[in-house]
Amino acid sequence: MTQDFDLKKIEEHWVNKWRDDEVFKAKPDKRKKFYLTVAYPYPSGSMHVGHGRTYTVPDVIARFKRMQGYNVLFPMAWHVTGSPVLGIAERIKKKDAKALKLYGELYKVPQKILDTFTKPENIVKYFSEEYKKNMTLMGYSIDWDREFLTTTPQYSRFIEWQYHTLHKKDLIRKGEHPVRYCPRCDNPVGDHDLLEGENATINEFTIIKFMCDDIVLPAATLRPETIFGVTNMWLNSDIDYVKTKVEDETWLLSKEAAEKLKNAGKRVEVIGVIKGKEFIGKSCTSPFNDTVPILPAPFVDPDYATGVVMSVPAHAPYDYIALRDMESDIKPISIIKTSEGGNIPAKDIIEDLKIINQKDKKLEEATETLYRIEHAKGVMKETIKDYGGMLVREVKEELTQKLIKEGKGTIFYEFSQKPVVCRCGTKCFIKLLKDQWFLEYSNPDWKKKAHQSINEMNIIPEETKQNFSYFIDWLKDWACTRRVGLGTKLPWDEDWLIEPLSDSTIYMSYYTISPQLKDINPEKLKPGFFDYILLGKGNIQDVADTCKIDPEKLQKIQDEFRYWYPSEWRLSAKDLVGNHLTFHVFHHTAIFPEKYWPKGIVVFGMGLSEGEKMSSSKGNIILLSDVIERYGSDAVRLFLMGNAEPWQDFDWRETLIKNTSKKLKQFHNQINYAFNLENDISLRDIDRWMMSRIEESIKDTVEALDRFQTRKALQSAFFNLLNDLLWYKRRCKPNSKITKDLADKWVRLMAPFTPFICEQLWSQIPGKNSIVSLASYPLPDLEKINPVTIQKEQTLKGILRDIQNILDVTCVKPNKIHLYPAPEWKRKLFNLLKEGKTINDAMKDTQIRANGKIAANIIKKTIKEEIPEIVLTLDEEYTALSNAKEFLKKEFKSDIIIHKTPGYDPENKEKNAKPMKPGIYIED
RNA sequence: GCGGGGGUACCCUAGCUGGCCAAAGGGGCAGGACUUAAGAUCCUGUGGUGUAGACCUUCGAGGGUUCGAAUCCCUUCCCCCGCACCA
Repeated sequence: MTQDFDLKKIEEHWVNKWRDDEVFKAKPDKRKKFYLTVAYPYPSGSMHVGHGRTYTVPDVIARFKRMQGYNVLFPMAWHVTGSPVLGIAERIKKKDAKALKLYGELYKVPQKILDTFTKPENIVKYFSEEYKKNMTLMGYSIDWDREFLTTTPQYSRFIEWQYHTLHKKDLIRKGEHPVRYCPRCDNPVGDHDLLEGENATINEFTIIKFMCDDIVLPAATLRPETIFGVTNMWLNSDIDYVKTKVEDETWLLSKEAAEKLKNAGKRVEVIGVIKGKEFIGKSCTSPFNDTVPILPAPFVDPDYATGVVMSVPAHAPYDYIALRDMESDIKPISIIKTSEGGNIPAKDIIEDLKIINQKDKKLEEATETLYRIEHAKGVMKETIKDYGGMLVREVKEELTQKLIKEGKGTIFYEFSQKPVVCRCGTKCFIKLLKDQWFLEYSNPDWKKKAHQSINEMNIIPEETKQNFSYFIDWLKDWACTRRVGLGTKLPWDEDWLIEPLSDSTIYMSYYTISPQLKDINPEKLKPGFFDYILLGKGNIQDVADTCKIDPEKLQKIQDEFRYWYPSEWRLSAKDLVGNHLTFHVFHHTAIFPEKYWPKGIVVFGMGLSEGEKMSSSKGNIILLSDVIERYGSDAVRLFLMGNAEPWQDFDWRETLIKNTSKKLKQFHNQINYAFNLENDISLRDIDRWMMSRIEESIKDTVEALDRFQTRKALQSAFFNLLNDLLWYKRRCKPNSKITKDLADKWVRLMAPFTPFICEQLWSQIPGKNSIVSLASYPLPDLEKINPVTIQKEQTLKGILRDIQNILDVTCVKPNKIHLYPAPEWKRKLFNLLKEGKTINDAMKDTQIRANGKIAANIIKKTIKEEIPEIVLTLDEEYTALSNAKEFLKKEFKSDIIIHKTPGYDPENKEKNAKPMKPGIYIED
């Protein structure tokens, strides 16, 4: 056994060894299988410690299960479909300073390679290699034979098959859909493509058509139900409006609005300019035949919705105060009641907030609050025709539908915040994409199956189940195609690409067959192939004929799928619960029979750095490659697994990780010590205690790992055992039989967490010729857990604390320490109390009755729950103390006198004694 | 707003099917042992008081249930995450 501790060399050696011996290759065999997958990375940047955690957790579990004798499949692939890299390439091409800084400095891409990043393919290629390198360095036990890119032709065939299947089941339909759109890039833009306005959402306004002679005044509102309380119309008298032909009608619109309507896909033609002024004093008629005057309103923003606003002073604070400021005699018409009371809600809230005039900033708050209350709790007043008594929420929905149906209204999309600016610097607008394909997640039958799947599934942490349930109900139809990006073409409509979240729903099944497909010409992978392999449909010979694939090979592929599927666990970060993971459930229920539905999901927390969220904009990203270099993979793994449970957010702290390195070295030293020790001590109580603790730790570790509790597992597998060993060494001259047993088990116990150092240590234990990654994981030997021994040791620790406490308070230097273990009757009393016996019951015992007064006192002070499981007998406690006499002597540098029967006791300390808490008298 | 998760000592966190909880573990800090010294390692302490192993006050705030609450109930304040067509 060598003492060297060259982590770099050790890690390099074992990475090579594992690879050369093909240790992690997963092939079907007679063993029970265990399949876990984790979301494949989108390699558009360098791997940071957050990713490190995400992929270390499944590796620890994979290693644990493998050592338990399971045939483990842990695969990895690269998600390269989508559009973000296109944007990145574009920015690099334009020498965008931010992008260059991010990739050059933060992600440390060498300049030479950075220069090639003008092509998106080069970006994903570089970073997927980067990821793979780091994953290998981290010691992940991945079967790399199954690796693929989502642009791999065979994979595309698989996606096509999936979409064919869904299409056939009528779960995909055509529709239209509003998106943020950049006119210059000619593309929809996502959050990360934005320079400004990331938080802007798309609001759905209802346009209500008021008629003024033959011109439509399209009033845009978020609250169509207030149409019944409209008292007047607002037009900005200071601006020019445009007379516009919209489809077959003539509308009055602000210039901006006309443009937006055109973008939204309406046929729009401007035919003239009209000043707002010209309409002032006229009146117009609502779809419900109410005629109201048109009033001037300089506050109407032409760039907000249509520039035409209906006024509902009873429910809109802006309208109320505008009318008041102009001293109009128009009376508000209240149409909604809430429990809050008040007749004119807008007036009430204005008075509550002490709003003085239209300029007041608090108006916004007032509007929002009132909107919220009325939307949540409002009911239409009984006097309203057709809608009286209905909830505002419902009326809104129904009324809009009705107006649209009757041609008296339409929908208008507007950003909730402005401006919204694309990374290229261009102002975005909302475009209505037509002919878009949707996955019909709104389908009630589909939702039902998804719910069923979730209900039957193991989900960690358990609370997330509710989350899933919520998302399943909340999910509407999902636009599953894009015009641009990398990806698979929609097979029946090749102008569209399948969107990246939609092509990643059942790919876990692809891993099971991926290596087999590598040498098959993708042309041959017709839908019938996947039907046969994954669904067992069709006749093998027919499939072999149409696809021109050897039937034997087909059978082998199908067997392999059937061996591995379904996955025991799917792991992913919590921000994907609402989309990816839920899609994953949806698609499995649609495509596969129930026996192939996923069996479990684990949801991860996020990564922080020194207490702050890691983000490229903050620049506080900790690269995995950097910390591997600095501390070594084992230390990084140990830290990531021990800092928090997987579903909690973890915090990367430099001071803590430094300490982890120390701990690792300590582990190394202790193991060395433990199995190099040689002596011939026969088994003592203290050895049995150490043995018990080893087995307890194993038990706790296995239980925790079965629940993905890596932190808890490490608590027992590492910290508890370490502390116990230290205590053992302090307490006695360790028994080498025990320490060797400990070393042997401890190394295996820790192997899933810190595989490199464990391999190294394992290889140095005489007689171990296999590698620890394939050794058996310790099973707890419950027989060896001896509760009495544990209780004895706990008693001793208690005494140690008590003596220390007394010494601290009294500041005496002990010369003699007397210990008085409690007499047998007190133990009897404890046992009776533990059984729930009353005072009367206890007093039936003659011994106890003889000490009635003290006994009653003890009964009063002692609560059943405080009594430990095991109450030592006087003999047991006396032996324990006697055995520890030399130890106590050494600890306190004092004589120790143990009184089994009453003897020298000048301060009558004996009476204080309780079972496992002897009386103590200290002489100086 | 809706949905989910949280607020525990100097810091991070465990506990939260009520009583062995002044509250595990880790970090930091302080003291001690070892050492020529430093480092490493080990031990002790780390809410307050106390010349005897105790007592008092604490688990965001307020109230309640109970013989007893960090744990259960109500109210309230604060923090984090998601709310979409994007990975």
